[in-house]
Amino acid sequence: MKTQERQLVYARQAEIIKAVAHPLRIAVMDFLRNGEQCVCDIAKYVDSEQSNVSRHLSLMVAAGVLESRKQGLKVLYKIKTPCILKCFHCITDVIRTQAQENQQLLDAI
Amino acid sequence: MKTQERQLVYARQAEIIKAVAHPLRIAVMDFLRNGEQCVCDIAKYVDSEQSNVSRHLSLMVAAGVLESRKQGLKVLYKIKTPCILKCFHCITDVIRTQAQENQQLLDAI
DNA sequence: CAACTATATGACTATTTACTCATATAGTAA
DNA sequence: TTACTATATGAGTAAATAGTCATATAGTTG
Repeated sequence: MKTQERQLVYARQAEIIKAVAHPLRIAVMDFLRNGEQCVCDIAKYVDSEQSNVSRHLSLMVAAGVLESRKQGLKVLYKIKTPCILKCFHCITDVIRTQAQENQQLLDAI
Repeated sequence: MKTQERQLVYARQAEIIKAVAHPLRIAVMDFLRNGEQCVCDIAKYVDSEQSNVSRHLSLMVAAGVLESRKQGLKVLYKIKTPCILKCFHCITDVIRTQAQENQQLLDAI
């Protein structure tokens, strides 16, 4: 792969990663793990203002991470490409590994 | 898991994800995939100013994604928890899936 | 020692992000 | 029709982020 091509890939990867690089948006991903939900229920789960949640959701749709459909008054959001969920397993692995290192350090004192 | 515990996890996950949610930092991770490198070589690879690269590297160390050691004049950086690299496979999967959908759309026109 | 190299950081600016409040819009129901 | 519900969005603010340039610091080499 050439330098320019690589940079294109890095940019697109960053777009997607940025779309989930926020506690509230991670909470959304976690909540949508089991299927689509409306904004009001998402807002309850993440415990934030409806307008704020709506903006975060729009951002995630723009990045291609979520998709939405209208059903009556409600708008239902769901994860567009569920393989992204594996990413969170990896991150959890990182946290677990680091926690274990910390534990070893603690034990050593 | 309780609400409060969940939010702690989301916050820590976000810290780590944010640390790689930037094209330059993704380039760094890609470059360090095969082992530790000094700042000057990283800067060449990512094609950015030394001072800027240094700041990005510090940020990644602070988030626990990289670690560094000094060797003579140079400071060598490496990936602290290589399991984070799997995350990029997942993201690439997402991009590939989305590209295939686009292709199907194109073909249908 | 002086000159040099590699890295980090202070100070600054520009941009982006997150959030809030108020309001607009679209659909529902009486 | 009016009242209501769910969502999106304009306008504004505060804070965080990314970048630059100049300079400080630490180690190396002659």
